[in-house]
Amino acid sequence: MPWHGQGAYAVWLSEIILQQTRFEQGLPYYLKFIESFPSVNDLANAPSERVMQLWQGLGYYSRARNLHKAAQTIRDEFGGVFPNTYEAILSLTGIGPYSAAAIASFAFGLPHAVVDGNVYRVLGRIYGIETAIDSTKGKKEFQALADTLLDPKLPGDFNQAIMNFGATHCTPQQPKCETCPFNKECSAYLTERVQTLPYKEKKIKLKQRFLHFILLESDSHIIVQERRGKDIWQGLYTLPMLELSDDRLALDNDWKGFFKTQGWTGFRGELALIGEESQLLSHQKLKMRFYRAAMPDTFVGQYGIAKEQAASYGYPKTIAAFLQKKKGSAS
DNA sequence: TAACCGTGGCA
DNA sequence: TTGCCAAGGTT
Repeated sequence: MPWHGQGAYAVWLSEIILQQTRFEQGLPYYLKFIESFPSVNDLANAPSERVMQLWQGLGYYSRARNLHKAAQTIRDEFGGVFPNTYEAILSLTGIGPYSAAAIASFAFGLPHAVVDGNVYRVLGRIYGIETAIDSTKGKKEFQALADTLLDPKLPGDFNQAIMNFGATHCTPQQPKCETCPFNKECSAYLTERVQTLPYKEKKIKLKQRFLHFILLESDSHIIVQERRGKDIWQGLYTLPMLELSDDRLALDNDWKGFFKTQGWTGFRGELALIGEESQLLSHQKLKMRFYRAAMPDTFVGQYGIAKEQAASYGYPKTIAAFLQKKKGSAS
């Protein structure tokens, strides 16, 4: 790394730039900054417009503002010398526990263990830790474990090594367990929990959708529609579907508008709610309601297909179950 | 504690 | 193409 052995200022700069940022993406920015501001005082004395301009395109712009502010704090309160204790480093704006430990260990050889996303993953898997990493309890537990494991003689090397291992070997997806030096003792590997560890408390936010299906049928015919486009169930068939943005019943007016979009005219029948189902998909929570109406005679030839033919199509699980149940109750 | 902050690589 | 998510920290 170009900041290796270049002092605390260079290490700090690199850590802030690389927060939540890939090395390849951050590297050009580090080079620009270290060239434009060779010392912390150069950075502190620079106009904020210049700092923001150099940061442009890197994202998370509060990092640049905090960086500039911290440089001025170092100039004004630390005599222009980068602080050399963990607590003092941590007190600077924009520096949290991770960055403070990284700078303390890399620049000053202080025994503070870093805990970043890589460390959570490596330790969580090897030790089989189920505690959620986004909980207060989990953060304490992982920090304590990392502090215990840290080699106090070579804290910088230890920290760099564990992060590197996480980034290149114990990766989030498709980790190289077959060639992993820990695969004889890794709890997650031995118990097939590699995919589920480390565990996060916050569940993926499921998008809630409200889908309404209408069973338009005569004795012999029914209307089904193929799913097209990028949405769920592509290529499968469903009953004609109306989606609403909130949790309420579809009213006559909703269906009227829907029929219009379908180009269906002449419908006069009564609509009745005949069923409700919920289904959980990987990223969607579906609330499905089923309605029924008699198919107008004019629809049969135009839009309907024979029920025998409809039986040969593929349907989403819940739709198929509904149709099966309906068929059973009718006969 | 939870929401928010930006961008680019990748499956 | 869309959504995940990557060397976190602040409010």
